[in-house]
Amino acid sequence: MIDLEKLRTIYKFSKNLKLQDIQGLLSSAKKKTYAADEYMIQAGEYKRNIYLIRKGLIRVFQISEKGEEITTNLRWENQIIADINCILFNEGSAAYFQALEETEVLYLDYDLLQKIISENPKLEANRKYLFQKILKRALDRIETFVLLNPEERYLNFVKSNPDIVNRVHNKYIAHTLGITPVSLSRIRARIASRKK
Amino acid sequence: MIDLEKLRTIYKFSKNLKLQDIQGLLSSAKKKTYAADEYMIQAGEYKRNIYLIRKGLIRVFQISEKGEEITTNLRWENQIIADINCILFNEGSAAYFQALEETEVLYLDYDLLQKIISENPKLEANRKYLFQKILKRALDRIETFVLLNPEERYLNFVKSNPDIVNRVHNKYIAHTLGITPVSLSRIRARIASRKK
DNA sequence: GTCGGTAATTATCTTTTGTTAATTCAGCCC
DNA sequence: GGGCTGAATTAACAAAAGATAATTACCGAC
Repeated sequence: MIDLEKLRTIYKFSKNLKLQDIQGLLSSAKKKTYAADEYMIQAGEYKRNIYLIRKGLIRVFQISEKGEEITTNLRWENQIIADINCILFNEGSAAYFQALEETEVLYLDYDLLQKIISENPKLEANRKYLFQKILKRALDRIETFVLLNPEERYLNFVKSNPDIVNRVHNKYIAHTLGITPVSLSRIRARIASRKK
Repeated sequence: MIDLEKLRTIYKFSKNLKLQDIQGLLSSAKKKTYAADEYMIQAGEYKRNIYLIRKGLIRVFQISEKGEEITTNLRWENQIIADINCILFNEGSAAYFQALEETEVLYLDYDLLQKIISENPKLEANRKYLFQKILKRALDRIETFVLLNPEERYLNFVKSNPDIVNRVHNKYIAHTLGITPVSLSRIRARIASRKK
């Protein structure tokens, strides 16, 4: 029997695919749920999975030289998350991946995924499409660092992700913007005082 | 007769390819040379080419709201350069691509390239490989903005690209690091004074 | 509802950056 | 070589950010 939840999730992440195309994915994808605060991947681990987030929110962080947790990324529902270091370069994870809320994912081993994709050209087109989206997002993020100052980056973040701002602690958002939580707090105060 | 220059260049950008694999590329790739200060792409233009830089250096910049040229990228020999906006999203270029030195490139129309690749699985593997390298570089650059302060970013840049530092104006480097030229000058002075 | 722990804000101070302008430096053309 | 042009440095000041600590706000457990 077909797992409808899996089917729906895979459809969400695909484009122009028919049921017959995703049979292979459907049978190989596994479901998993992380409790709040639970770790998906720990630094040093070797998890070559691609995760499709169905629900919830993951933060990616590294430990700085001073022993501080620096959040580098936040990902949530309808986004893909994976440890690029591990998948593309066979290295242990450089970061921790932690669920901040109860988080449901569908995941696939990368190598198995590659094998399934290689057997179906329509999946190949889809892989390309997803890869392009990922690259585009990365390039856009680089531009925010080059072209915008901290306040503008925050406003840009709020505008692009209005639903996320109230879902995660500001200190996590601050670090992804390349600033300290204290500084973000001041920026917010500045913006608020300007509005009235 | 085979153009040996083209052949060498394509080999440099490939991995595990044999002569027979790159015949298609060889016949479609075009050579072009830009004089110093000449533009490869102007904002608004629509150039769907992939450029392989054989020699020289290109800077990518945008015009800020204040009318200032902000350099977002520098690329040089043995690197690929392309206008992602245009290629992946059919939009006009958001940036200017300017040669800072006499620059020789090999270029291919993206759609033609796709067609050639689709006819040879070994090229497909190569495309994947290049795409991964491009993504990796983008992700690494994001990390420098999140994890490093301006001074550390500059030191990291010098360490990673020692040969480039003396080849382009500091003001261009400064902007790619997300800081002003004046600030970079101070950072350099600080580093120098610390050394003695 | 109280307690305890953590996040967020605020305060204070230091350091750094942005901005603007003046000065020095370097390359290039004639 | 002298002069021109733009880059780099330096200066001076204002604004912002980092660091640290104190205070306040919030939330979950009991």
